Amino acid sequence: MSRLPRGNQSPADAERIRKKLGFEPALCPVRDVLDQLGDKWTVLILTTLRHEPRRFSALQRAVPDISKRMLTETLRSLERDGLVTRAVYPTKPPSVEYAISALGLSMLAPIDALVAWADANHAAVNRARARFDAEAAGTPADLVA
Amino acid sequence: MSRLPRGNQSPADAERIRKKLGFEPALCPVRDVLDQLGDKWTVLILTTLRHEPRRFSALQRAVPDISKRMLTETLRSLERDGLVTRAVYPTKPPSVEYAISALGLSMLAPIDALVAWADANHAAVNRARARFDAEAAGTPADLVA
DNA sequence: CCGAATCCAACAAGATACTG
DNA sequence: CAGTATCTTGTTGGATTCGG
Repeated sequence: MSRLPRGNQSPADAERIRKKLGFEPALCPVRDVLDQLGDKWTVLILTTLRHEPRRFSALQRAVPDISKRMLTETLRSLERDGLVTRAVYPTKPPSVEYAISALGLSMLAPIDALVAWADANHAAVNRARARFDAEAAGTPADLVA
Repeated sequence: MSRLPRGNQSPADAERIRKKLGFEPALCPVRDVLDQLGDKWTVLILTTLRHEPRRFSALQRAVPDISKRMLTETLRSLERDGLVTRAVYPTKPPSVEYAISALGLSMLAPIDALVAWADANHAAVNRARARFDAEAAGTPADLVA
């Protein structure tokens, strides 16, 4: 994602804030990993690799709606971060196997918690959305319940 | 985010997959909440509201580098999903107070787990990245260690 | 003080076609 | 099989300006 945004503050403000926090907010390592999760495919790939390694095309079949381009890109990013390992077997038609690393496996624990929350609460979220949208549309407060 | 991507499969493939899974993959509710976390500011706002409600400008001061536009937009989205509540006090200069809801609070638990993981492992991720980048640049395998 | 509205640059990501 | 390369689009989000 974007690097070094400054919001709508003056450079002087930014300087003061940097002094106070001890680091540039935009470079926060926590934001960094959170960004990865927003990458739309990382979680899906990681969970797919949880139990067994997979070849490139096996992954593509497993994920349904990913394009070859995004699959390659996501895998590269995961490999770069040490969450996934890549092994090339120079067989006749060459095959490449991707596997989750120990680090990736450890990341799956908190991810699972999040997925569990999503699974348990998406109905509540959808209800809240329906209420909000109805009110915005003009429905005073009834007809929704 | 985008709705209804189809990857690089034929419509027939998509149809077959939909039948097999029982739902359109792109509409998966879990993907939906994961997308929210990728929104770059949602987690930050949510954690800022964890202990006490805040006014709009207090939030802007608390987050450092968010723009007014993104703060408004993120808060609207969180309110819509029922994670945050919005209360308007029609005082002389009107003040608006944002507070985290019970649902939002419950979501903070898995988020905390993820943040803890990030905090504990970002050093390892950075090492992996350095190794990967060095190898890609041409450094055979040494000089990194 | 709390936004809404508009404009615009940067980027993410899909479609398509080609390679070893 | 496992990618690359190129093109194009939609979305994100900062800057700026205006309003109640």
